Amino acid sequence: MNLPQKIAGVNKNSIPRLVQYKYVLKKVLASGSDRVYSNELADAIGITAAQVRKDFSLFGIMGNKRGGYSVSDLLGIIQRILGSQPGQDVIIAGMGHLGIALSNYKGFEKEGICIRAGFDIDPVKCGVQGNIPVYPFSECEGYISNRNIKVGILAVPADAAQLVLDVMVRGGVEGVLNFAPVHLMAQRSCVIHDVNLGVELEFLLYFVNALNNRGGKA
Amino acid sequence: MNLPQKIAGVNKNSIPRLVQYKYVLKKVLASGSDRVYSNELADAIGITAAQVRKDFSLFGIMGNKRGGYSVSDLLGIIQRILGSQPGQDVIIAGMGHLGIALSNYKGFEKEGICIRAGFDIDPVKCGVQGNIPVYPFSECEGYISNRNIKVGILAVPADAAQLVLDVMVRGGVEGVLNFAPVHLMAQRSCVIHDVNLGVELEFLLYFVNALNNRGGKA
DNA sequence: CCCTTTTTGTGAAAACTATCACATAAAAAG
DNA sequence: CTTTTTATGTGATAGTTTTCACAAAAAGGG
Repeated sequence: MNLPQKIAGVNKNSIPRLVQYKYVLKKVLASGSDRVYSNELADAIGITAAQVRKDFSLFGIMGNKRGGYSVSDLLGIIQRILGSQPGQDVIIAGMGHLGIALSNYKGFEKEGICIRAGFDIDPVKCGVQGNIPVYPFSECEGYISNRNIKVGILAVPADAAQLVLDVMVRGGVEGVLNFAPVHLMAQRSCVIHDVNLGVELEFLLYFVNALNNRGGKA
Repeated sequence: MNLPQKIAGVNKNSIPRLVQYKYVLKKVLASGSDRVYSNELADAIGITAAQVRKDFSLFGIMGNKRGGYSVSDLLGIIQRILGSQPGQDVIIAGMGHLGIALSNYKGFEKEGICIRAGFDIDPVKCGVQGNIPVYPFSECEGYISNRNIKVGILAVPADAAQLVLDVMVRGGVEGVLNFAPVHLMAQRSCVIHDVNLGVELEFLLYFVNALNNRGGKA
């Protein structure tokens, strides 16, 4: 399974925006204010105010006419929609630089996400890398099933990715964030979300080249 | 400027797909075959054959009825559309683990992309990290203008990102791949493409939680 | 209490994207 | 040479997402 196409009529593009609203709301709350307007949220993430309100409308979120939104209320609602709960455990397969970078990422714990462990076939990488314990990959499946881990991150080379996915899925993982530049197939039901950094860079290059060499025409 | 909305009627979603077709075509070519069908490309990246043909139709790419496409021809055309040329120089600001991971990324040089140098304020990170020379950040602007660098990668903490972007833009950069989880504003014309790894993980978590706790209903 | 200002909430319209379905061409088979 | 098979190319259709525009509610001033 790749991403499910449809969760009960929800605009899929609005989900990443909700996550971004959440980030902004936390900043605003930390700054002491408990009031926010759609245009402030819009500016903070680079979209229009109408889009913000439409997103909220879609999820039945209501503010006060002329009074904007209560930051703390809004935050609570959005977190409930996103299913953000403390203690969402995640593991990483592949403790190269990308794996380590993800394990160090400061933002996760604030969101209740906890990177529990890493796994690698290379014994040199095992032990402790930065913040998390790293175990031999052979222990991955057992770790997942024993601790009931639901989400894994795939930061292994492309040629190992399918194999590692299979192990994770056998362990019982239900979702995978895949950084390997290959299309994967899960044996059992497992949501796979691909992030291909090469594609992201080449996507950018296309626009830079297009605006340059072709004056925005082709 | 954020991403330009429109480059002459092109479906923006088709661009990352073109990049993926390119990757697949290179693999096919390496495997010795010079013929490929829309359904093969589709399967390789997890979409439908109709989508592949529609993308091609959009860019005026034509194959042979019943004969599929010549892999080498197709590759040439797609590379021309994407503006892939040898010698596209890129620099990285911020040589933490993410920066190093990107500088090590094997895929880039095959696509004619060359990560030339890294920059960091931390003297400890300067010198040589993996494959590339790393210079003090103070030299960043000069390096960009002297070598006519057009694209930069931002792998610095959120609170430094806007400052670093300003320096890059002053140097003459025209496109930036931004990994910092903040919305940036370029002083002058510069395409910014954001990749927020936290958002990507939380996006996945939403679907896992939604399918689990709410049985795909909410 | 009424008028003005401001900001929300949302149908309707517009824009964009993906899917369908089938005519068309080419190859292969008989 | 005719028929059958197979895969492309694309107009039409369906679906999704964003933008528009404006009524309605709340707040404040006089």
